[in-house]
Amino acid sequence: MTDYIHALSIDGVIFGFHENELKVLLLRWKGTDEWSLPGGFIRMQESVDVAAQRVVQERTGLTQLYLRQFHVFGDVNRYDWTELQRRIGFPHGNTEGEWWPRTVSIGYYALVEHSKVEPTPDHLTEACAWWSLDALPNLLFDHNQIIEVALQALRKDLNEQPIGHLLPGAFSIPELQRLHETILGHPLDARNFYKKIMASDELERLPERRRGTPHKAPFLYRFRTEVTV
Amino acid sequence: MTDYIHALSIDGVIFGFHENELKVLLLRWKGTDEWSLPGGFIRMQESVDVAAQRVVQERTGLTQLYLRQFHVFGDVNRYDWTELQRRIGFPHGNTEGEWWPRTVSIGYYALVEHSKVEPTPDHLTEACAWWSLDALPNLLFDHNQIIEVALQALRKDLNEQPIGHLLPGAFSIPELQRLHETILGHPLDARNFYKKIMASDELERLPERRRGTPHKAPFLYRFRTEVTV
DNA sequence: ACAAAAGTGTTAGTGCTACACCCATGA
DNA sequence: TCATGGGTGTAGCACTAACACTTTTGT
Repeated sequence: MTDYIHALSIDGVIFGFHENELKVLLLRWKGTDEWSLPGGFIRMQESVDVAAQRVVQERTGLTQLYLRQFHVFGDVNRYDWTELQRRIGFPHGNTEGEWWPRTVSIGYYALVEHSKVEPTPDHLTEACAWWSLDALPNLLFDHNQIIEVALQALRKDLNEQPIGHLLPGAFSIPELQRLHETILGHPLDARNFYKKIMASDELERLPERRRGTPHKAPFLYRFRTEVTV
Repeated sequence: MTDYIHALSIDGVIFGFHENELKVLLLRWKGTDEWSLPGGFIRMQESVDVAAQRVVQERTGLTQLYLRQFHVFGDVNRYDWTELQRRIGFPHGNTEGEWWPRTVSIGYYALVEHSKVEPTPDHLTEACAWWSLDALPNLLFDHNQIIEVALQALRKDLNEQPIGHLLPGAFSIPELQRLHETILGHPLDARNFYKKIMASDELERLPERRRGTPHKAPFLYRFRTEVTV
């Protein structure tokens, strides 16, 4: 721990999209039923952005990431230490070097392709799983609030550009529409959505259509622009 | 220094508006001609937002502040240590406790009323003064870049709501327009500006007009909403 | 044939842009 | 009276929102 920056951590809100639901990747702490966001500390010789990539990479197995710094959570009393100790037994400011009396956290959100993720717990946790945003448990620390702020940031970004990083490389327009509807939390008009997406000139139609649905086969598209870090 | 969070600092971009120019408040380091942004560290029992308020308060004397966290600067090599040592003689990672081998900085910008500021240097500096954004010197650290990012964030925020915190309590519409033009960096149409501002319903016209100008006396306005922290 | 989803155009409204003239005031 | 800036309306354009029918496909 001595080669990490003390009192400063990363919290990663990893968004996925599956079965028309927006999900986040959570960790269950060893020997408990308590869940939290993935997170980590920053190495002394590591940029904060790189640390965030590492955190998300280690939990998902993914290397190419769409990752955005969205807020710093710096209140003195971000959460109740007594409650935390009761829930996961972590003493306040213990000397093991893993824990600190007060931590400032930099929030990053990642958009990942749900099916490509291999959820992997870290050394403090024993399960890593997707949770629907609509049915989150009461998380450790202030992580419910962090997710809320991340979602607001994601919605704001969505208004500036269509976002497809949560979908597989090839997707239909209605699938993209359902993703946007789920993020924004309200339905969109299919014709208007189609026009707006096409006007953005970010998509290109692929030669094949999606087969195997019991209905009309939709065209498939992909984003012209590639994944950013 | 031991009761401060190590390796994490605040950098404050304090914007003012004077003589139709956007200014930032800078500090000159003792015994040098080198300038930097005001900044500071976070106390162990102090929220990050409060630390940012303190930093800005100490340099300006103002208590009611419009303050926005806009970005975290977390690269390992944010600036050249050799150059820094040459310019202000600060050794890399000295033991005085004032300096650290690597610092992550949280950027805040403040909008203040130029005339109310009493520029005050801190214990490392011997001058505190306004500099026009158009004629900044080569600043210490990565502070030129931080100002650039702050300006971008300010411009973005300006598109969401009219901002008047840089002006005195009572101002004319043309004065507000010149402020917006200066921030955005391009001229605005007076009629369109007037309509948009009025449509926002944020301003109320005061009973008096501005007197003493050699021309038509403009109406004075103020914002309905009050200063936020 | 039927059920379900895909694909697509038109119209109205709203907000942004461009543009010009008269008014008030101090010098 | 003149020079300077203040104050204001209208018309086109672009983007957004509302709305329904035909096509395709598997069952």
